[in-house]
Amino acid sequence: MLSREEKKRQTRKSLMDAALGLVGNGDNFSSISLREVAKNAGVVPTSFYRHFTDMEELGLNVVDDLGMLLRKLMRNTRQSGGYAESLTRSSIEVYTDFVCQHRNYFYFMCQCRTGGTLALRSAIRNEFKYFANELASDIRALPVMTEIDSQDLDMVSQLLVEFVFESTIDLLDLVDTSPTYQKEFIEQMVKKLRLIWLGAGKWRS
Amino acid sequence: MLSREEKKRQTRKSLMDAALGLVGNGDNFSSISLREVAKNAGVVPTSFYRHFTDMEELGLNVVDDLGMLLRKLMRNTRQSGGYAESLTRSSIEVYTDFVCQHRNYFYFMCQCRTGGTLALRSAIRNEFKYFANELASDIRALPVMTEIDSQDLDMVSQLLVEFVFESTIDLLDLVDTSPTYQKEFIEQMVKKLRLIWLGAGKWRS
DNA sequence: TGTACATCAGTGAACGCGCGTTCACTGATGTAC
DNA sequence: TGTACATCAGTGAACGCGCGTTCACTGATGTAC
Repeated sequence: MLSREEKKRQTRKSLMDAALGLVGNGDNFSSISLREVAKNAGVVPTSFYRHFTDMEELGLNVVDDLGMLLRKLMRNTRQSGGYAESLTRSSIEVYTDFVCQHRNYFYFMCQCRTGGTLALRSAIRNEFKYFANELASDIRALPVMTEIDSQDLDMVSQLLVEFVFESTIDLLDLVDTSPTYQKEFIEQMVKKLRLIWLGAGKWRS
Repeated sequence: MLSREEKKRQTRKSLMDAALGLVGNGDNFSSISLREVAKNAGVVPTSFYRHFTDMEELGLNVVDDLGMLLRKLMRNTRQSGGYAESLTRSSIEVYTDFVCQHRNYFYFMCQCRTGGTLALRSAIRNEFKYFANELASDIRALPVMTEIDSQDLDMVSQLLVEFVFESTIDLLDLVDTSPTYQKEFIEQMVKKLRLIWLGAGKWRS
């Protein structure tokens, strides 16, 4: 027998998964109804309020969960070593695999980054900031980055994070509509990242 | 007395403006109702159907209109001359000014790029493609770009366009919430673009 | 260990409301002769 | 130029539906003694 607390945790997860499922199905998060989410989670609409005050709060929790998970994943990848060249490729491969395996999450993130409430947009911006900070501290030690000051290192990290995220929606649409071009698209991403690295290597603060 | 055709054109514009106004007010395009749009345009809901079959079609028309306008603006700016260095700065200044003066349009574009229907996302992707192509043909002649082949020139142009667009939502939110930091943010954009240019200058195909 | 009570996740009925879409209409503008 | 008719942008009533939120409730789990 599950404890009351454990059962609650499960229902909460069902609600979040139901919302993400609807997003993955083509709905926009901002036009999903609480009732539909509850229905897909196998629970009565009023139950929703035992877990979240409204859909925005649910969304903020999704951002938190995914942000945590993703930061851990990317840190591990980067810290498994390698130089800029191979680091770029392995990071992108790990990232794109993760995106494809969590399509619903990333459709949600892409939507909310630009189309969520102000609170949601801010939450995602914050995740980006954490993300870029961790990236900056991981690449600081690389040989290419010795000529660059701390502020400009942050700038480079931000640029890398922004670029990767901007590409995510196109990646997702490609995966849905033409998997054949997906590999090619990823190669283009790697190329663009290399160009940024090249610029960073030549940058003098 | 206005002709029937002219009056229809005006109502059509009212409907598009009403939708954009709601987006600029914080609503998400995908959750705006046809009735609300009609009301704000000063017209009865059923009139909407004289102009568009649904909200998606209205959206596609907004994308077209803005795309056309913006491409013309940026081409003119680039063709008014200058080298890479000053071109970057003037382009960004013209772009950010334009964004600030058409906030509603750009909130709409940012939202739909990631959160519109598949048709809307594709339409915006196409605008990006046109935009990047025009940029490529404008920068081809620059001295920094002599060592780069046509395919990689396209790649650089795409990267520039993607980066600028990705920054737009942050710019808009800054304008709304803290205009003081706006100038600083734009400086950061210029810096990041310069870094990309630097990378492009060193790139060997 | 057994009992009596408290907690609280989930229920189900009910509410008023705005939604998209249909339909037959009106009356000003446009056209043919 | 004047008349008779066609067009068609905009109207207004009506429809059934799903929405968010309220409320009093149930009954299994948890706790105190």
